[in-house]
Amino acid sequence: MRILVVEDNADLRRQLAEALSQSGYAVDLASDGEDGHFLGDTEPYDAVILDLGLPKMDGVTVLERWREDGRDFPVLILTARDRWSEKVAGFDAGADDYLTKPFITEELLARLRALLRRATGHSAAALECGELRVDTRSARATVKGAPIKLTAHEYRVLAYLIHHQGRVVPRTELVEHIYDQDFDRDSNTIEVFIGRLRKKIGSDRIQTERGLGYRLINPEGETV
Amino acid sequence: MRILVVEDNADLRRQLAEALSQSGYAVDLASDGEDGHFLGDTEPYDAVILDLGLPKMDGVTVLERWREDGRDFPVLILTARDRWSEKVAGFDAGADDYLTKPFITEELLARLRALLRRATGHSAAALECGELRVDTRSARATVKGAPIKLTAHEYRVLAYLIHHQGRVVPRTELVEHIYDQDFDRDSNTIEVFIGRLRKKIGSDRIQTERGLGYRLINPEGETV
DNA sequence: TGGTTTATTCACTGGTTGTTCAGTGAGATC
DNA sequence: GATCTCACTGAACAACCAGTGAATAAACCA
Repeated sequence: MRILVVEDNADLRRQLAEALSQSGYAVDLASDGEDGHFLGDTEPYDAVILDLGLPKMDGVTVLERWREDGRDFPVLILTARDRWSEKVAGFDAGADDYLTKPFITEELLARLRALLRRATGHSAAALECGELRVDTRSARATVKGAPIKLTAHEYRVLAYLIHHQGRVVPRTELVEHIYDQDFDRDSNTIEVFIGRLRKKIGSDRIQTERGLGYRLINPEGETV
Repeated sequence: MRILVVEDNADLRRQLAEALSQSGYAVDLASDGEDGHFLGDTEPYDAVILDLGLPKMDGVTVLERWREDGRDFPVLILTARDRWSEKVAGFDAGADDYLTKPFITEELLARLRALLRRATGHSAAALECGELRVDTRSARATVKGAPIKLTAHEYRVLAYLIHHQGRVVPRTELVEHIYDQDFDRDSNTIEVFIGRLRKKIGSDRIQTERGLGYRLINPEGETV
């Protein structure tokens, strides 16, 4: 975890650097707004601790510019002032947390942990199998980057298969996961969906294991 | 956005409920730890405001149990006590923010906005999707800079969608996050709102994924 | 209170999708 | 190689789902 500290007070800066590196973070330091802004724009930080009263460029301005540039690391604002309207302005400029000086180092570390924990909890859930890709967030599938149009049930079948790619998935298992409960056992809807899927994603991707079920494979290259 | 407030003081509870619903949130209330824990475990909240000193079950315990159960909504802890060691304990139990009473409502709302946008993976205060812009602070929306007039519920639908832009949002999810408890499930109000929103922001922005839900997209240029 | 805005319900339409069915093809078994 | 079973396919049908306008109910404001 790499942290940027932008703080003009030399004592406080040193104190923060020490506390943070003792806690196992990699720390970069900046002493004015311009330096801080430049570092934040060019280096990949996991979080930033930002003072508001800074030489050369104000903290809120620094923050706003970062957000405009699409920098999305969590920012903890640090300030001597306690007026709530300023806090509100800081938050709405894109800050994630706020701490007023003087503060206890333990609390700063605790807030930082909370920020980092929250920020890392976001991973796009895209499943891949060779050229085939299923994004479960947006419920979309692509083959070689080209989006393919799937109906709701087709998507569910494909999503389940790609979750269990390489494995033989019995038809009954497929049925159980796609329909809520009581579903007419002897019906061939699944076969129809498989057929339609094969037309859309390429017929060599879904193998039939006669008497067992279906398997999604990666035609060229080994599947996991 | 649906918020749970767990607070034993009736006055404060009422005050919070009012401030939150005026800001466009759906609000559920609990007055003790057990009730609060149960609600948080069963309903899909976007954030929770949690008092620490609660009857029947302590706030920290409630929070710990939620986290054990895998509930990951952001939690803002509220407490009369100001001792930092308790704050640290709260954070390490899984809190995302902390506010000591007495507090200014404005600050609470600002912190809540920061939590919500971070929880959905955004860093900037104003949420954008192409030419569409939603300012969660003032609860207003603009298209190409021109303000559009939205009713309270239209705004809620749009705000939820833009928080989750690019993703398919099932209608049931929309319902659960826009209304508080007890709402008639099988009604087509959501469809009506979607229809009205489309008229106001342009019909190509909200896609229907038949059988799955709705998705807010950026017509030109791809969203994540 | 009365009038206006907003939310919800209802009924109806058109289109999409899920399902069924029957015929055909391919594998397996002996 | 004959037979039986299982899987695939195309077409047809039925069910479902979403969109719409208008009517009613509820909430809000003056």
